[in-house]
Amino acid sequence: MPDTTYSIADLAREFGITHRTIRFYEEKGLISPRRRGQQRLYSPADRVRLKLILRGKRIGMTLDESVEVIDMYQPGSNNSDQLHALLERIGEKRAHLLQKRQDIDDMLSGLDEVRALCQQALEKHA
Amino acid sequence: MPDTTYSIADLAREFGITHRTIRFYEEKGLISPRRRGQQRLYSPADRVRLKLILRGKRIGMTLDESVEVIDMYQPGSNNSDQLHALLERIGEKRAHLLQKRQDIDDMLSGLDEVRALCQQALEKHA
DNA sequence: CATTACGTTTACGTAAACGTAATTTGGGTC
DNA sequence: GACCCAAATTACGTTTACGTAAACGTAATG
Repeated sequence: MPDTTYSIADLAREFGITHRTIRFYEEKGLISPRRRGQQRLYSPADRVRLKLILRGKRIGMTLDESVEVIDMYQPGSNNSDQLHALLERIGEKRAHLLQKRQDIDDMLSGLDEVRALCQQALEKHA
Repeated sequence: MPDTTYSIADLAREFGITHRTIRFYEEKGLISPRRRGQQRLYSPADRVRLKLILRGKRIGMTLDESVEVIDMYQPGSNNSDQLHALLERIGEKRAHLLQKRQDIDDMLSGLDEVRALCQQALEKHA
């Protein structure tokens, strides 16, 4: 199965988003599908980009922020200075992500406490 | 030190946000500080609410979503049906949070891979 | 060949979350 | 009493991320 392509409907269905959303991402330059005439043809690589964008969104990143992270995945330079700069930015992202994970864990503990209280109250009432 | 209160400037400074933001949250009903004449006086409880709202924001929740979670922390009902409903909603929130944490972990692994590649490239070049 | 399904462009609209003046008010201070 | 500072109110503006028609093209289908 070489040269797999997806229609806009395929991706919209798979990720639970609208056509409009996908076209909007293209308008912003986040995705650049090929064309067959007017129609958009999405490659597996396009699909992955979309998936990564949506992943970023779920954890509260802006679209631009997601792109920034995605772009880190293709070093695209052997220059020592560039590599150091990249390592720097990776470090910052890492810190932010660890903060977010901490926030999530805190919120989860809070919810677990409430859950325990609820269950106690229910047992006592039973 | 009883009856600690905070001015709007205190909270803005502590959390790195503007006065406008805090007033906006009040306008939306997220916080309801006492007043001394015109001035707002924030209680420790108000401060905690604000802190929780900002925590929610960091992990990509809307303000309304954050409030929804915060409101879960005060059961405020012994009714069995209400408790079951609450447990239900807690379960959903938990699932979403676990998804987010997974997203974060995935992104972290990706960044770590890139980081390793960068360091290899630097060593080889050295 | 008319219909249906799927896709396209164009363009104005909208909700969320504040930003940014402009002006005003209420104590302290010299 | 003039001055200043922090806080308040009012109100229009802005960015992000799409929603929502309207109007049209293309291709398969009955």
